[in-house]
Amino acid sequence: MKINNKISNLFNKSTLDVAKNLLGAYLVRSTSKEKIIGKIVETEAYLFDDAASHSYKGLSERNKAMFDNPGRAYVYLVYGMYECFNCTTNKKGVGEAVLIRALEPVFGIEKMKRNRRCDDIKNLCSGPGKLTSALGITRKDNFCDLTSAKSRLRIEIPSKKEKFSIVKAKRIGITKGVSLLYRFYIKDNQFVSKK
DNA sequence: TTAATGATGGGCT
DNA sequence: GCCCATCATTAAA
Repeated sequence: MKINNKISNLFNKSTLDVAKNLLGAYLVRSTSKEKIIGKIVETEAYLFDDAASHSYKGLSERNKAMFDNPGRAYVYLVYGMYECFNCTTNKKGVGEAVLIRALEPVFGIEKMKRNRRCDDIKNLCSGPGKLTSALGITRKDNFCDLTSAKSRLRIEIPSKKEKFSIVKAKRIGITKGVSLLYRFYIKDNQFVSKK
């Protein structure tokens, strides 16, 4: 797998474009001991003027990573038990991000199974709280630079481009902005959280 | 098969 | 005190 040297240009675009362009990219967790990789198959966009977005009411202690440079991690705790992983987008100060909702397990699958205490490969990363558990992503990864090859958590673009259709749909688990089609997933991929 | 529910804690009013 | 960008378990059908 080759790193695209234009990775830094992946995130400084409109958030809806980034949400689509992240499909097919690889999320890589690497430490000295282990490497875990998943292919991004489902995303959701959260915009600054979007009532469902954490940034809607402006900067706060929790959401300040959303206002940082594009290409950073924004990780938060939801429902008291699960971490959600986002990539920051657009420009510094705007306050937008893309939630990663599902991965297709690619590498380190045995480690994912232990982390999740689950044997069913289709259940390992098919949800935002599941994939962070599978990869060991926590709020300690907040602000992590996803564009650096040295980071413990990063995004990589495969050198050969994969062909797939993108489905546009309503977001899941929100009570505001429910009609917006800000969720994207790879058509017919069996690892998305929900059709 | 789908639907309802409990777990659990931080953010915000 | 209420509201969550969720998930596993249990119950119902």
